[in-house]
Amino acid sequence: MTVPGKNLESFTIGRLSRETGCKIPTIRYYEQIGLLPEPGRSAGNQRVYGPKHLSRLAFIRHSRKLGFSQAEIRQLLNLSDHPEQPCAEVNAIAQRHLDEVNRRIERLESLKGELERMVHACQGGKVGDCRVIDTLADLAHGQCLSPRH
Amino acid sequence: MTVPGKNLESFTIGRLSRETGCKIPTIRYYEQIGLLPEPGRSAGNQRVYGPKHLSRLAFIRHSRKLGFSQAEIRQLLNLSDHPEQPCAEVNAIAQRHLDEVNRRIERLESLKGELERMVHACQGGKVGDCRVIDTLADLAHGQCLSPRH
DNA sequence: CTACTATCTCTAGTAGCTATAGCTTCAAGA
DNA sequence: TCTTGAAGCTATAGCTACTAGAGATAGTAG
Repeated sequence: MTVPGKNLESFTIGRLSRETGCKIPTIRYYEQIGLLPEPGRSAGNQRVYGPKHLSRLAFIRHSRKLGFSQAEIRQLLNLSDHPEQPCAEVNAIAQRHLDEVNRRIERLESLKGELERMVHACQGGKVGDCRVIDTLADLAHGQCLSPRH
Repeated sequence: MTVPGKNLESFTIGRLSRETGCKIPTIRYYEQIGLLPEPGRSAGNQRVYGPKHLSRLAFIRHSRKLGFSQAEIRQLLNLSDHPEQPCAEVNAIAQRHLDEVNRRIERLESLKGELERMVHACQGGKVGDCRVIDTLADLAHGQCLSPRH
């Protein structure tokens, strides 16, 4: 039997923050946008969390660290709430994300190339002769990539 | 002699947009944040641009495509306005940016690794057994990288 | 009971734009 | 000259994913 009226595993937002490494305002923000369910409240109106909140927040944080967007995380959370369904969709989201990461890497590699050419071309004289400034000023040089990195 | 009262090379925001590939609201936005100087106005209050605006906007666009931030671009524009000064600072900005790009590539590569492991571990059953969901739910698995990509 | 810390709500700010509403101006054709 | 349609104007709000601050209240240790 557990102590009546008191949840064995319940804690404040501060402890949730410490355990997940997620800042307090961010936790409240996740609640606000509906990623985290609203927790119970103490008599004095303070949030009271349980283990389910902890694991859900952990899921969210890990997903964010892997670069999934809020929208993707919403889908993934939805799917993880329905363990009976086939996981093809989960995999599709992850695969799409992986593809996107690969595209970003490609873009950054080509960016890196252009930046290196630019930096190496500069001989360290006056700004007036600087190849970096020259290259940047060159509109026609614009077969470089889209602004998304 | 040029025609008095009429600039030989002056054009509207629409043409500036077409020539630089920069959208009209973006041009106005650059003006608002002080990256582009305020142009003259026609009798009917429409913006009138000249070649200097064109080259400055080209500079900005190219820099953005290379991933420089507004703050960096501001510095670069400042420097390019003073061609007598040594270009060490220009080079330093570019080099710092290149370093940052390299760091981003590293982070993305390691992200890619984790995503690939995750995707490959999934055998395509039910969500309940899905390794992708499992991996995401695992907080302790959190030696992965910072949320910045 | 008094400090002190933790938490509360609400608002506004960040970067780098993009979109919308409702208006005015300009250029070309009839 | 009139009309029509495209292009331009301002102002405001929205996007992502948070972060920071003000000012008030709650909880806790001594």
